[in-house]
Amino acid sequence: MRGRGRGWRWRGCSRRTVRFLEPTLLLLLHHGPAHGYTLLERLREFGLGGLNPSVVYRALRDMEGRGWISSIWDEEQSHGPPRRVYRLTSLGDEALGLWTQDLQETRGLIDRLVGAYSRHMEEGEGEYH
Amino acid sequence: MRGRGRGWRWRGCSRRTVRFLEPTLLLLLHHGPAHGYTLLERLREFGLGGLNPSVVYRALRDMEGRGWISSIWDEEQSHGPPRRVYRLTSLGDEALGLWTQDLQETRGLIDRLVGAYSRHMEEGEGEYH
DNA sequence: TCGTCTATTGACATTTTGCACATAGCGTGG
DNA sequence: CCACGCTATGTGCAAAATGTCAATAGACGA
Repeated sequence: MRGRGRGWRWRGCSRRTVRFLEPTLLLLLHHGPAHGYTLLERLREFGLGGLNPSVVYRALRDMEGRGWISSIWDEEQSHGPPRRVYRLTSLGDEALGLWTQDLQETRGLIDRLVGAYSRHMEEGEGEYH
Repeated sequence: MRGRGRGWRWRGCSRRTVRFLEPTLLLLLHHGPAHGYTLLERLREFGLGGLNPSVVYRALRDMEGRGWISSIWDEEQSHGPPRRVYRLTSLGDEALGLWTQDLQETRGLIDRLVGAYSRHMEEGEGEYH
């Protein structure tokens, strides 16, 4: 048991956050091409704020490795170092579709769990002591 | 990038499975005390079949370490080796409540994602190429 | 006694994640 | 010109989570 037993909320941000990182990035890019840093900020709209930048950049590179997105260096100079522009590929579009299905299945599972829980509560079940 | 780039569905069973393992176990125990092996089988009702037993037993031990559940060796002899009986503690009951809230938040996030996606599709957005 | 089924556990390899820090261009105040 | 701070991206490593394989062990039947 290596540190697994302590606390019920993990270090850093919640695990939920990382789990939804990739589909959310795909969704944001489905809207149109964007810079990594911009994506980083727009993640907050979906409650994925407070993520360490490296985590996001890593996810972007991984997704590029899978061919879901492509990137080029931006021609325009911002007031900073060169930036990458990420763009969804058709493969990524497909992946987003599959992710959406997967998310819906997940939602179904949650519904079953929460549903069973409230049923227990109503019926006064759950005699654990 | 150590094997991270290959395939979009991971090895073994889906990651979703493991993430819902603990709340589901708590829920099953909320119904009443049970043996590990029994829990293992009842997990299938919630779509968590095909899990390696070690994973489940490990989760049980971890949860016991957190004080969410307690276990004793069963007096009754089944036709097999001694079995443990797991029982929800009041702390575990509390944890289940918090887990439920967490799941509902997760559900909300999924709704936002899926909602945004279908809106994009309807409006013919998503020009990626 | 051998094989098989029920149960639980241990050890180890692999993968994922968090965090601290490295690099790098540009603007600004002194 | 130089130190500093801001915007952006990337690297490396330690720690944690997860997957897999195999060990143990009792009961039972052939």
